[in-house]
Amino acid sequence: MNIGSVKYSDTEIKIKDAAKFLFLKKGFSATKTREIAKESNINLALLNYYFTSKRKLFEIIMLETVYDFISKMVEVYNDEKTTLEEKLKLTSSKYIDMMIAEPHLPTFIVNELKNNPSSLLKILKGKMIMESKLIDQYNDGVKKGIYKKIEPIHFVTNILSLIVFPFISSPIIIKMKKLSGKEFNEMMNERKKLIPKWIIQMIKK
Amino acid sequence: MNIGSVKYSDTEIKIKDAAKFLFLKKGFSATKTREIAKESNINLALLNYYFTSKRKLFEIIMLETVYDFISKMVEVYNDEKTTLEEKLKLTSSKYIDMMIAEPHLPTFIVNELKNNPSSLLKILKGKMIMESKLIDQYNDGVKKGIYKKIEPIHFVTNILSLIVFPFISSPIIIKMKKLSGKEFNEMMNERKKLIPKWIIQMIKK
DNA sequence: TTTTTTATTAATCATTTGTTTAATTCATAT
DNA sequence: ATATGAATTAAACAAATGATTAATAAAAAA
Repeated sequence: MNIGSVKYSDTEIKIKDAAKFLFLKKGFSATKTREIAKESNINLALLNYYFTSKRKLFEIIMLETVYDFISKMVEVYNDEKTTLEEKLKLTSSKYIDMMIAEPHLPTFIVNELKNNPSSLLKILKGKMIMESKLIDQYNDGVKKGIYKKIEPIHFVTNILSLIVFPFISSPIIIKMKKLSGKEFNEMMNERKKLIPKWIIQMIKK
Repeated sequence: MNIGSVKYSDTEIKIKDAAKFLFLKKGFSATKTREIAKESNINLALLNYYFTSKRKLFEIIMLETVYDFISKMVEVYNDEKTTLEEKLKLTSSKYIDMMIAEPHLPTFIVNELKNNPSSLLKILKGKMIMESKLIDQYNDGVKKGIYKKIEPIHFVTNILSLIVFPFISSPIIIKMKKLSGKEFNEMMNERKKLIPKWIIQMIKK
């Protein structure tokens, strides 16, 4: 959660929680400092007292949020004990749960990374995903003739696409199929099992 | 382009073009009326003179943009003359070209639909995609035992995911693989051929 | 040409918004 | 109990921002 284990007081946590809630839902510009103050039941001046500025507060929250999001992937992808197929299942399952709990998360992340891609540098060391155990396992499969050879970046992109995009485009899916929010979540839960199968079919010879 | 063939004067077009450019890049809240005026070389007051308010101007642009985006899909999906496989190729190709030309498009659309999903109702009749020729063709394939039976909504979602998500997450992909903008576009061009193959593999028995 | 309508401009208004100040309360240490 | 520093508050500030006004210029109609 905290990058570098910073200790926050109760008031700071209240502010951060409210700010995260609003930033995720509405983005940076549409979120007003007075809203954050109201949502967290603190005096407006405390925001600047503790966090200097709206922008600084936003950056802290964005960094933590993106870090959480990426870490989850890196952990699974680098697990020495699991097979490629298990990694796919774990990733689908973890991320879908995460996004059912926080539906605004993926949109927030892609938005703010587009506005501020350099903040990724602090987190995404580059190596961690493209040189992960998962990629090793995929390359092994190619050598053994089990898997088709495609660029690993396509492989990774496809996994993320099938997992994340449905949440980003939920209003479209909900309208197309006339779903309720609950039915949408059920559909996403179905995908936990389906996505690993689809990915395997895509790469299997 | 224009829904309902509204005629716009030169000045109106200048304002709309500048506004679209900025709204796509920065979203509604982060775009300021004075910026739009400057970008389009018009007097600030003309914005309200022609479009009443920033919100109204935004809504016109959003509607047109979303309409363009959806129409392209609906057209291809309902073409009586093409096979399922051809439809996949055409969709990939058209959308990837579209998004290479306007990289901010998909993020803009998913964002603003999340904030204002009801505006979709005016455009997405619901039927047009889920009851398209493409879905008929898929269902036929299932009957004939060529394709696996999965919920058509998953089928449609997967197509859109593989095509659109890479553009939405371009900063992540670019960082992971240390790509230039040009190399990213090349990667996307590769996907025009790959995505239809992947989709077929996903559904083929 | 003259009149009338339309288009454009600079200036201004009224809020909103991020931030700061100065005063006050609270907690802790002496 | 008193002094000191931290936490909290109400009020205010300055800049930004969406929108309007009133005057002028340009175009169209008479």
